[in-house]
Amino acid sequence: MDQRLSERIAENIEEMIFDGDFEDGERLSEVQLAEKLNVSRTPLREAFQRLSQTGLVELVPRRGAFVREPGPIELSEMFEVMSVLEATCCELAAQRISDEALGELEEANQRCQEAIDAGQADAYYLANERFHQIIYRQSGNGFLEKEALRLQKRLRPFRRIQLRLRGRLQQSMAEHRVILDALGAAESQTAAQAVKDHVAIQGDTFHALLLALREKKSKRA
Amino acid sequence: MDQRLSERIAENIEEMIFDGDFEDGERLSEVQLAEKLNVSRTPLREAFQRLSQTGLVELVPRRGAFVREPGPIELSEMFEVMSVLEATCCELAAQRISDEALGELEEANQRCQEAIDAGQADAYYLANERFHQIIYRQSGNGFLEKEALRLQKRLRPFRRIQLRLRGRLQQSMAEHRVILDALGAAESQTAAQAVKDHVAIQGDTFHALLLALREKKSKRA
DNA sequence: AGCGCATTTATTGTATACAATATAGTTGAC
DNA sequence: GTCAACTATATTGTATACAATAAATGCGCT
Repeated sequence: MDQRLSERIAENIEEMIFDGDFEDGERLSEVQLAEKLNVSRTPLREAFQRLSQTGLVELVPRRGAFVREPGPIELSEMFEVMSVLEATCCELAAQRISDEALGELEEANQRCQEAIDAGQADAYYLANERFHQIIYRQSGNGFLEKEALRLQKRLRPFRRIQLRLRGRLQQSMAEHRVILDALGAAESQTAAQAVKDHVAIQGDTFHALLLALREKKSKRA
Repeated sequence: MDQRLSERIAENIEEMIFDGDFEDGERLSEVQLAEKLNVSRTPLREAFQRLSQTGLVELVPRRGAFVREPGPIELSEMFEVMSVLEATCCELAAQRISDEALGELEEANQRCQEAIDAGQADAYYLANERFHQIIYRQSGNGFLEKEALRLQKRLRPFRRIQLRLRGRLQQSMAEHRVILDALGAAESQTAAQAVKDHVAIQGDTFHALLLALREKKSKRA
């Protein structure tokens, strides 16, 4: 009864992929999935079309939909683009950020620290996303914001696992501090570079990514 | 019989939108379009899902699909992002471009000049796209290349109309020359900045964009 | 006449039925 | 015994049928 059924299905499958419920390259049987999700093939196929645009599944004519996990190379490429988008957001934000938004940033950053102190990985993860999202918003460029959010979402599962790296959290907090100070001082170039490095480092750590991929695999039980 | 039917339909509608066949905000009747394209509603709706991801149409639950033309503000935002992506491509390309690719760039540029001399707007348009696409490719970042191509395609109709601006073509050629020289000298920062300005200028000329939008409208008969 | 409500109509959302094709299994020949 | 071709089966692609909801129209009331 809801048009968003296909959207909900898409998000559902997305989550399943992120959770590692499927093998890379695995074929998603329409009848099987439709039965599992209690829907007919029609909205399911519409969801596939969405997912194919996102790049999460590949649609092969007459063969079906195949899940498409990015390999380490593609992942580092994506992080490189992410770092550029975020740096641009930051550069623009530095020139126009409001005191109110700066306060929100400080608050989000504080939440990050609290989460670390409490050892709550998920809470840190959420607060960190919020921190970055405030910067996207403050860029003042709505299209840029949307694109950044899109990539952030796509890279979510990989950032998540990477946070477990030893010492990464405290290092990340130090980087946040640099970003915050540069934004407060309206030093756009400094702020942009700080964000760029902050994000790019995640894509540069190949070993961690490979490890992450392997963990995802093993999680599949 | 081809799975790509929904893809073909999507491209078809895309072209119609680019050609200005629809009013901004116009509802796309499923039955009407299905009849016009000689297909059933099923693959048509799948095409809608694709187009909604691209941002060309907005899907409102229980209401239908509405064409969504970007206004001048969103357009300038998109061009701003495009300039960043292209600049990144160029910066990366400067560090690793092959002599062969440099030759191709020179050739594409020459085609641009020939098209101008012959007064062939379409030929220039194609050669210019090729020029930029070579740079995307030479970035060595496949994901970045895909994203750049995506935005290039989305902005195509607006660049096209803008090329008619008096003196823009010769100015564009001069900018190409700067880019080429910087790439050849492996001066990545110079090259990147040149591309950034080269692209950004298209988004900065508000008057031209508004004019472009109006021309699209009037073209609709 | 204008407004509000009910009924009708049109349109979208979903499921099922049918068609076409790819895959797998089986049989036969070499 | 292996390979190839044919048949059977399963799966995708498309169309149509049905259900649910929103828009439109007409009627009655104030």
